[in-house]
Amino acid sequence: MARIKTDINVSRKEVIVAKAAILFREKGFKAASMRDLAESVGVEAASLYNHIKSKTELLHELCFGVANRFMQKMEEVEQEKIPAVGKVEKLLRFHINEMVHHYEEVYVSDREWKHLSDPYLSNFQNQRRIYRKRFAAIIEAGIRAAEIEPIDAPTAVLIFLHAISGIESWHRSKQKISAEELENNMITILVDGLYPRK
Amino acid sequence: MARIKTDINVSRKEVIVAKAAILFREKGFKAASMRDLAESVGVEAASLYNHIKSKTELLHELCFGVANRFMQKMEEVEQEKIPAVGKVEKLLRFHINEMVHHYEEVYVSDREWKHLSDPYLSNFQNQRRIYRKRFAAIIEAGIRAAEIEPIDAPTAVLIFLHAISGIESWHRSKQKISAEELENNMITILVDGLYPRK
DNA sequence: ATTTATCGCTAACGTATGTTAGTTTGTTAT
DNA sequence: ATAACAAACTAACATACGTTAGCGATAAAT
Repeated sequence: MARIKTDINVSRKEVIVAKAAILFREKGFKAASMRDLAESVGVEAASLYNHIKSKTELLHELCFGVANRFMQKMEEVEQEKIPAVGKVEKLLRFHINEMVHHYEEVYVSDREWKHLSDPYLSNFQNQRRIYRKRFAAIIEAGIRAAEIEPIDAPTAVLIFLHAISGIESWHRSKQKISAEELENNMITILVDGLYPRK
Repeated sequence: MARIKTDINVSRKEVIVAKAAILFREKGFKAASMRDLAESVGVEAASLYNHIKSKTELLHELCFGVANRFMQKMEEVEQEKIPAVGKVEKLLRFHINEMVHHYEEVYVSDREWKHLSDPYLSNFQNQRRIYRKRFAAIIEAGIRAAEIEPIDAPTAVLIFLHAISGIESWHRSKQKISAEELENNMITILVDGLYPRK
């Protein structure tokens, strides 16, 4: 009988969640079936329910896993005593790294959260809104301190976050530049526009 | 008996496609059912098939409608005799305007094209790849002419296109700045990073 | 007014999906 | 060796979906 292989300290549920991330990214949450997932795990569909409560639970797990990591980083960066541009750069580098190294989860969390259902949905949307507000606050502080060109902070945040989600295309592209090159290029393009001109 | 209302010069099919765009954006292609669509059109699900061949045809219609508009604009801009930065700015403004004024279609085309099936899928992916190549070529020409800071052009394109798709968040946000403000803010942030420093 | 084509309706089919129930197999602890 | 538990299996259910067939109603053309 086929058993889900687990390394030590990795629960079977975690294996399933990880495979779900890959599948949800490939096909989208709705289009990915539990039978697909079962196959990719190497087991029958019904067997999955020995480890998880529902398909939606997998999405919760993924979305809030990612959201929590980002919130924690925000907390950390806010408390550093460095100029605003430095904080922005740290956050951006974190985003880029997450997108490069935890591609599947971050991507799914970003594009499929709509399929969460209340109360998780509202909860997630809230966290997202708050995160962006705090990001914008950092930029606004930088503007007040004349470290940053006067721009509309919410618009800047929106640009940054979505620009980074473009790393999806990088993952798919054939002739990839290296991850470090990518990171530095992105930082150059995004951050250099922030400094005051002249 | 309920009839689909049409203004003059607007076919019933076009009405359906337009409603489909709204629905596909809200729920995603897979999650939006033909019965949902029928309701939003004010008719029974089966009746839709007097005007369309399949659900997927609606997606074709939307994706290639958008893709063609972008390709045409690219053609137009390429042939202008202006500096590269000007071309980039024109393309970006076009993108922004499309995203602001034809939100639903552009959004759906951008996020749901994965659900196209061959040969449409490959076709669409090709067009997309080519579009980006040509965009990158404009930037590279600008770099060679020393009009643009030396950056990785494909990365820049990727950032631009995804940054603009962030207008989605603007549409959803409560306290919107005006469309013109948004456009100018985005151009400032994105284009000003392009000019050579010092 | 009568014909013709267009459009919408009801009913239904076949398939795919998430999930449950009940059972069997394999692993772990006594 | 055996009891107890975990994890897999088979079978099935209820539902939702895209789509087709066939018929009635409405509008357009003669």
